[in-house]
Parts: sequence; C-alpha cells; structure tokens
Amino acid sequence: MARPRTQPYHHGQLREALTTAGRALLEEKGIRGFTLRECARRAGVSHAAPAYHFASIDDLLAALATRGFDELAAAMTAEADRASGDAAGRLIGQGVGYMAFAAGNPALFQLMFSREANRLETADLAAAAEAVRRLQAAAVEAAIPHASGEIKQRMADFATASVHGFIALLLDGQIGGKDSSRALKTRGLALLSAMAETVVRAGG
Amino acid sequence: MARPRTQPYHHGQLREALTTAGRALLEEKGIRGFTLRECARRAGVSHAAPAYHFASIDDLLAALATRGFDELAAAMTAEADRASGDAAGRLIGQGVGYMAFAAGNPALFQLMFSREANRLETADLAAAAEAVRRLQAAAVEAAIPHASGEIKQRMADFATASVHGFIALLLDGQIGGKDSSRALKTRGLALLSAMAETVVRAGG
DNA sequence: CGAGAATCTTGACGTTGGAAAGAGGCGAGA
DNA sequence: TCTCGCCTCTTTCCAACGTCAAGATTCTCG
Repeated sequence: MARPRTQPYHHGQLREALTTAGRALLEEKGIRGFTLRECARRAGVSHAAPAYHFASIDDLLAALATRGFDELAAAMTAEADRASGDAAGRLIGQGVGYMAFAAGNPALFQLMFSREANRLETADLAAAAEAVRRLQAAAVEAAIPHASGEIKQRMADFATASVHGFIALLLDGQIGGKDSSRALKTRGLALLSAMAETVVRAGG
Repeated sequence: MARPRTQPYHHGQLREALTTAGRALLEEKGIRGFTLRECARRAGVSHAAPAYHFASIDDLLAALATRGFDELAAAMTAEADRASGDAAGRLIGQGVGYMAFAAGNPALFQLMFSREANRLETADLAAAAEAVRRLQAAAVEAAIPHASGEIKQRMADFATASVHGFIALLLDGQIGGKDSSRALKTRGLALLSAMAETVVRAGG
C-alpha cells in the first residue's frame, strides 16, 4: 500500500518504520518485552498511530514473522547456491543458511517458530512458512531422487528436525554453553554432514 | 470486615497452588497470555499475594520451567526403562519419552526452551536443564561405548537436535499439518529409529 | 479551491506488574 | 496465659500497556 510520494506524509512510511523498529525491539527485549507503544515511540509517532497499519500487536508480530520466513528462505537458497557441488552439498549449504539466519536473528527466529505467531495465522504467514518447508523438502528429494515417496518424506522430517533442533537448542544455550563461536560452527557443520550422510545413505 | 471461614486467612499452600494454576493458565493462554493476576485469581487470593512467594512473574515462569525439566527427565527415564533391549533401544525409548512430554505440555515445553525463561536463570533451572542434557548424552554414549569422545559429543548433538527439532516443529504445525495422530506417531518413531541407526553406525 | 479520505494525535478505559503500607494469623518467650 | 514479632495476605496506589473513540492534520482528486 505504501507508494513513493513527493512529500512524505506525517511520517510517510510508517508501516515500514514500525516493522523495522519492531524488529530491533524484539531482538533487544524478547517476545515478552515487546510493546506496541515502544515501537511507536521509536518510529517517532504517537502511541495510537500503529493502529491504522496493524489491527493489533499480534498483527504486527505476524508481519514480522512473515518477513522473517521470507528472509530465511532467501538465506537458504543463497547459501545453497554458494555451495557448488552435488545435491548433498546443496543440502548442507541450505542448512548453513538456515542456521546463519537463526543465529543472526535469534528472537525473530524464536517468534517465527512459536505458537504465539500462529495464533494470528495470516495467509501470508502461512504461505511464507510453507515456502521454507518446501525448500527443505526439495533439497532432500534432490539428494535422493530415486527413493520412494515415503523415504523422501521421512528424510525430509529428519533433515528439517536436525537442523532446526540444533540451532534452536544452541540459541537457547542448551548446546555448547561456553564453547567459542568457532567451535560451535565446527559442531554445526559436523551435524550437517552427518545429517546429509544419513539422508544419502537412506536414499541409496 | 468479617472474613468468610471457607478459607483460612493463611492459604497455606499458596506457592504450590500458584504453580498449579500457572501451569494450567500457561497451557490455556500461551506465554503472552500468561498473567500473574490471573494466577492469583485462580488460586483464590489477592493479586499481590504471589509477591511473597515469587519475586516477579519471571520468577514464577522460571519455577514452572524448572518443574518442567524435572518432569521431562522423569518421562525420559521412565520410557527408557520401559524399552527393554539394548542401548539403542533405550536411546529410542528416551526419545519417545521426550516427545510424549512435549506433546502433553506444549506451552510449558516451549517456555522451557525459550530464552524468556533463561532471562531469569535460576540455579535450580540451570541444574534441571543440565540434568536433561546429561541424560541425553549418557544414552548416546551407552549406545556407542567404544567411540571417541568427539564422536560421542557429535552424536549427542545429533540425537538431541533431531528429537527436539522434530517435536518442536510438530507442535508448531510445521510438520504434518493435517496428519492423524497415529500417522504422526509413526513418523516420529521412524525419525527416532533413523536417528539411532545413525548414532550406532557412527560409533561402530 | 474545496470536499472527502487517509493518516496521525489526544484522551480515555480497563488491565497489567510491582511497590508500599496495613491488617490478620501464628509461634516463641515471658 | 499473654504479648511481641514474624510471616502471610489485603488494600491501595502508580506507571505502563493495548485498544477504542473522537478530533486534528495533511494529502488526493474532482
């Protein structure tokens, strides 16, 4: 709905400014510390201004989550493309992109996969999440093209679960509490290669 | 102000009553819908009564999470013991217990693994979480007793991540959206056996 | 240029978490 | 037995929250 205007309105691009401010706020304070009024404050508008652009605070959160899924998908494909090589290499690369996005946006990542976001299931949000899921399934299927549909699905479950579980536990401090960032990356890569090996072996 | 004698002025077991009420409330309303005053209401006391037993709302949440980890550990060992068989069987059984607890307490499970809880890192909470981690690591190590320490750690990462990731994604609706409960259990068991197979293969 | 729509502000309501102060119940020592 | 002091709970108050309603401002377009 936002279009370029010769002269900005009262604010002009409030919706965009609110999502930007909200995203930063979310990373700073976490889901429970997230408030609509603080978003408005940071965007330089009154506390009731957001109401026009977002029906409720959950609506804003849903918008943030939606954008998060879009960026997650972009990070996955970018990293997969960067990983030259066979389908297994792409699968690993996609996992790297997944983890990198999560590590760079921990609170947003948690919001995306919390049922709080699902409470206000926007069609956009569902579609964005579905796109990520399809990306994962496609990478697994490409690695084991001759396997049965059932095997493909089980391996997609497996790949998705390991990648997501590892980074989720890591961000929560449940894995590698005091390890260096470098050591954690090594552990992450080791997990990804073990995952890919299992997938490929199941497909052959 | 005559007090009705139905309840003594001293509640007696307020702390326990608050955690019980809080747990139910958490499952009903989710983390964002959780309020201290509603807990007090359900426990039949004034809104400021909880302050004596819990320093803050985060303190109550931390207590709930702590108990959650305790019960999670109990569910894991119970199910592992029930699974007669070799170490790999125990590993799978422990995963079943993990998933069963999560499925039975989805909101609590999410709280336990959200950084919101970690914001108020109680010593008890850290210890309870650590116990669960040790349980996981021990089950993996028992399945591959002759492997190197590095392999054991990597396989512990792997097993923990797959189990946690699968059930977390499932509870969020990211896996098996419209599948029946029976089909989901089958998928979960398939994941667990694939996980155990990978672990055992890496160890031998 | 003026009317109407879009955008933002101001003010209000009910609710929240938390602090402060007071009151009721209970045990220990006289 | 009585009373003092501590523990527990209530009452009252405050700032901040999300949301609504109404007013003000600015843009668009006839």
